[in-house]
Amino acid sequence: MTYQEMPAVRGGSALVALADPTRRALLDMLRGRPLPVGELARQLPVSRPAVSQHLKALKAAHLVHEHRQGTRHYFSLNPSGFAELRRYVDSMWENALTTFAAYVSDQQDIQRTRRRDR
Amino acid sequence: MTYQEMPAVRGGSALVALADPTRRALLDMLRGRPLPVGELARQLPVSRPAVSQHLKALKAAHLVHEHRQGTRHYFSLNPSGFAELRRYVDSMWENALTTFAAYVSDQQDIQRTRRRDR
DNA sequence: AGTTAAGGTGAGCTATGACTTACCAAGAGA
DNA sequence: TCTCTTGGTAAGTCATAGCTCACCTTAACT
Repeated sequence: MTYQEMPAVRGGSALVALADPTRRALLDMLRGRPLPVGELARQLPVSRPAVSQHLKALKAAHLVHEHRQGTRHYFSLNPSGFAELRRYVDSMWENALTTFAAYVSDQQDIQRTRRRDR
Repeated sequence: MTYQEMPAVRGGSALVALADPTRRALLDMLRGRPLPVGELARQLPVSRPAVSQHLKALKAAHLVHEHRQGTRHYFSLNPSGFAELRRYVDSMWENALTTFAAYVSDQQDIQRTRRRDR
């Protein structure tokens, strides 16, 4: 890697985390309320350890938050990871819009020139 | 996979695409203006075919847009992929905020109860 | 037509990431 | 204290994503 990653998304760990469908499913289950590991695992086609490992990744990416209550480990959505992602996606989106607009007006210039030359 | 992926992000291909650091670097290079494949490859530590393959993935995810001019293939940011991502991230972020708020007020209830019982 | 520039595709290699099984730790309750 | 529940960790397996090299196509220029 000779290029240093742009400011982008602090290491991109959130994006890496979101690339996995099982992890996205976990996040979707947590939309409503905090849920313990076992309950999450029960609704997924993978083993509990797998879920545990996924939650670890999501936590490292600041996408979920853990609070324990006895032996139960509850996980809930963590706004901070999503807030950061929002900033990244928004800025890319804005850049996309402006370069797209520039492209469109360039095309219009080309069309005009062609009509004139015909 | 017994669980069907939630509405989420139409197959999640954009998220998968964004998980790779080289692809994120490509997108960052395209923030300013459309660029041809060779120019992109020259600034990256990977071969031109690798860049070609990455661009293919980005295009499939509607994150870039291709327009050819002679033998040159120009790539530019495509707003549509980012717009879709924005919707997904925004909705997750909102859910995160509300469940977080609920969690905080629950904790306050618990604190109050403890104080009362002491 | 021959040649050069630009870029996509296919085959094969390798590293890594998602899974499983087996095991260990720690609260809760008898 | 014994045991049942809940969950994290380690080790090993397997599939796949990202890379390179070699090759083919197409447009531009002589």
